[in-house]
Amino acid sequence: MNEKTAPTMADVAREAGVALGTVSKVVNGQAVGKEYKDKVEEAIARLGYQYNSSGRALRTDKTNTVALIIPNTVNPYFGTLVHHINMALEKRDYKMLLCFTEYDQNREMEYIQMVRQNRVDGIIALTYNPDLTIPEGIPFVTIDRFFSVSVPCVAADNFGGGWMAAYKLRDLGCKKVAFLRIGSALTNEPSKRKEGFVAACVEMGLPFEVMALEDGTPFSEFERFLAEHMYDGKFAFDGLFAGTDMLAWQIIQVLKKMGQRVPQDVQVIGFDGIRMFGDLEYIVSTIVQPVQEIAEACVSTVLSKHLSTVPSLICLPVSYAYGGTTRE
Amino acid sequence: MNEKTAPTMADVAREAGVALGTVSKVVNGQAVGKEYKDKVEEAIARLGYQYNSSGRALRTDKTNTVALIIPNTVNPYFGTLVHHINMALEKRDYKMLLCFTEYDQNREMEYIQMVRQNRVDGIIALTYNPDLTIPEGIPFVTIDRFFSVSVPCVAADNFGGGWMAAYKLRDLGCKKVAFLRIGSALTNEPSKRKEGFVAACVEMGLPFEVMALEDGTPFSEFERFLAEHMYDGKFAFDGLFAGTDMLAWQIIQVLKKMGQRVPQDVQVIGFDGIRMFGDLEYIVSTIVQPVQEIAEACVSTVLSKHLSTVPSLICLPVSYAYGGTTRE
DNA sequence: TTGTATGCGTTATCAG
DNA sequence: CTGATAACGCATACAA
Repeated sequence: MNEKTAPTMADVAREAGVALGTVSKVVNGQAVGKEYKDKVEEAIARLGYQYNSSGRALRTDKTNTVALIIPNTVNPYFGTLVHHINMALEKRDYKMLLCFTEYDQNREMEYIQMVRQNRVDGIIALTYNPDLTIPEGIPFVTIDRFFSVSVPCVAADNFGGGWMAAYKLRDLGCKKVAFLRIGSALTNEPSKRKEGFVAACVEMGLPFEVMALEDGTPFSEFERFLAEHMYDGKFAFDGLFAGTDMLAWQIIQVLKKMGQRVPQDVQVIGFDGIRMFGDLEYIVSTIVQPVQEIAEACVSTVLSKHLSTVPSLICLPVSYAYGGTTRE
Repeated sequence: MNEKTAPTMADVAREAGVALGTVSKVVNGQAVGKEYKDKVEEAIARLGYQYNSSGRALRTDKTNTVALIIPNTVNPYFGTLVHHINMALEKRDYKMLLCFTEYDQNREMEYIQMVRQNRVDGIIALTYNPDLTIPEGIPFVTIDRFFSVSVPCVAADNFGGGWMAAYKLRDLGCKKVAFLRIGSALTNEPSKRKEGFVAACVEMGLPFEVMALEDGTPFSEFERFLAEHMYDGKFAFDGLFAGTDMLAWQIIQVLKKMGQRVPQDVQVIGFDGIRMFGDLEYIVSTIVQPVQEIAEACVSTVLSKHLSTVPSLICLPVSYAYGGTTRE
């Protein structure tokens, strides 16, 4: 009869000689007479039955899907984040609906449509769009970006990380340091990296400078900044803290071109904890984000039954890792 | 009445004062009287209606979803692949169901269940599992892995890439070269990299050796191989071709530890085309895979109406890119 | 052309 | 504890 269409509960019921409702109960693990249960399970095995998630979703108004809105998966930090979030979701029998913004606000708008069409049970977003409209009635969690007290934000301890970087550089012998950053102007969580760094420098009485560029500023501005701080072939700083590992990496390329040795002449610490190929050495000395914990926190928060009782900021501890661009 | 539940077509129909079927037609872009169409679109806007994809899927038996089975998204090559595949799917209004195998065969089995539950319209798989059971009746496309003539395989021109690497090394002055590889024993597409390399070496009369390790062999085997080919501080090869960029990178670390300078003493070419942070410099000189074209080919193939008329092997051209580990 | 009615696969209610 | 039946939101065949 049904050659190409997958078997349904009705097929199973017929095959097992029981009622449709009984099959449903067995599938959903509800109490059912042992004899019936056996018959049903046998029929399921015989037919190779798999429940239809569309039917279930339609009926229960629950898709077991969470949308993840993130710039891309090309940047290795995002790649690992996506990976751990998907694993955390899968553990709970949830699926992930991946939405790449590519830093494009129009794309973000389209996605909130798509997300509503798919009736996702929750949204996890890592976005820099200052005026993203959050769809009502869907549990929403952000990463590294504070919206309001009603929207939980999961983030690494950025302030503590900046602090840690400053102390680390001092402990490693640096006498004059600088913080370099490129990023959106709005005060999001990552901007606390600077604040922590500055606070620690002030506390230690360590001379420092700050070079913060707006998003979109060409990288050559950094080159100019670095070049301007060269005096007779000697660089004004012996320690740098970059807002991200990527920036640290780029800065180091410039420093080398300028004849500076890393870490002998100038030590550099980044932020994120990127490893080569995801699991080899750290590409630079860095403050590493607890990606797996962040992923786990996002998922458990967005799926928590009572989102209102959840803290509005979940701050996870960071750690320092040696990556060849500091002494040690 | 309906406070928290999303508006349905019936709501729109009532609001617009038309019949349910008319709304459906408007939503699906079918011909409808202009007057009606306007009324419906107005009502849709007023209510903020978005179609329910579960309902549609249930009715049409089409989920507009394609499963992507891939080891992870932590390795940057996989990360870019996932990215481009999702973009190619999105362009066609398809969603992606991401399945990370983590190189675990049990996980793969679970996924084929999940994939059937979700009634995906197609599957794209990058897997090394030799006896993966392909679910019947679902369009299936593999990447870099030949199953049978009935399963289309999309791959870079691995043979040509190996060939190209050999010629490149010769042109750059190498006198004795070697191919290094670690990977699954089964003859998949990537193993053609060796064949192309060997064929070119033979053709050119260029002395060469091959060091191919089975999956799971500890990396230290390579170190041993390299160490064994050191004669009085001089390395036996002046050119190496590694099966992947990752292996090339690891090999280079070892070479440096052994006091060899790259590229002055020994030049190294990898395979894949990994860039730092996805879009900066290539991390090694490499044969780059056309990732975007591969993604596009996978998607258009898996969604093609007549899968039977599709070629069973789609081979995409590679190119050479300088990445600092060769002269030039 | 527009409206109506049916069924997709599932869960839940309710009567046996 | 089981079995029949309605309803979820949508697309479509068919009737008007």
